Amino acid sequence: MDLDARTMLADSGLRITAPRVAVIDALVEMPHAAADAIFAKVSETLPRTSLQAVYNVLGDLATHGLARRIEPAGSPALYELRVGDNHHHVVCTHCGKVADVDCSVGHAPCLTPSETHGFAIAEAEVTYWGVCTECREASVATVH
Amino acid sequence: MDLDARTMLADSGLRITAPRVAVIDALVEMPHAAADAIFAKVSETLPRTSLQAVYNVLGDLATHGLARRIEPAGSPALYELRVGDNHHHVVCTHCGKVADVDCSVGHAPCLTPSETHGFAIAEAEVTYWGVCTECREASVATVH
DNA sequence: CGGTCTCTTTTGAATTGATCAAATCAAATG
DNA sequence: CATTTGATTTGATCAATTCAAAAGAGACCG
Repeated sequence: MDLDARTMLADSGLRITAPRVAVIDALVEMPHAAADAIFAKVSETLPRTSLQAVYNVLGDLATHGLARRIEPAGSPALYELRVGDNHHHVVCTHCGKVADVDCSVGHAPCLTPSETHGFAIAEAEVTYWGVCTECREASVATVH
Repeated sequence: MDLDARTMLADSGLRITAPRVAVIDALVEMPHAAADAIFAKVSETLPRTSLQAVYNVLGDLATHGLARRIEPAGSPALYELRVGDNHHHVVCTHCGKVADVDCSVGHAPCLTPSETHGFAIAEAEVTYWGVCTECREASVATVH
């Protein structure tokens, strides 16, 4: 996958516009960002961009398979450019930070449920919940 | 776990009130329900109950470990009474219906990520996405 | 190179899901 | 039965997101 915004857009038949390029660039810097964080980042370089445009762009990117939208419980939707490889996420229960977790191929069978209740399963989404290094160190420092 | 509302509440040191009993009873009938669905059901038997009370009760139940809150992407929060066993869920991408999926114990290791990025993992949450029987049959009927 | 068409962005409002806060009310204890 | 503490109601507020119409700008064509 190419990370050049213009190439990505062109390859998907999307018009190359300043807001779209800026949103993609923001996602390169912030790999798991919510719409308002992206809006803030985009506003730095493109102050006339509306929040609405950011929502539009993110929706378009997701629709065209250029971005993936994840919605961890208790968090606004997050977007990432890493698509097409069924990877998962670790979310910090303290600060909400998200990191990628590769799908261990050898273990794929584990993600097939035993009893499917008649559902035709298309994919399994795994979210790991834990505490990130920074938050763990911070809480240790507080306790002692 | 006892499914008698009064016993559940008493065992958790919560006051036994009509709204609480009604919400628990609604959850027994609708094992994966959103706040407004529960509100509708509760309203049938206890019309003077406010939506706010339903939110309060659900929050209390969750806080005291009597209910579990799940938030599938694209869905409002759902509540279930089945707690304490780390089970997962299948969600229908068409109608949103949710069913339980037992955590296959023998496969537990699969849910340990290879690279944790320094996170102290506390739990893994798995959501299966697929199409339920009814929706699959409905779409087949439409196509032909 | 400029016109045209279509898509994109802006602007502004509306919606949904959920939470906050104060006043009223009711369950449990003695 | 009175008291106290906790629950519910009422009404406002918020955050995240979407909808819709008008204005604007890419991209292709002649």
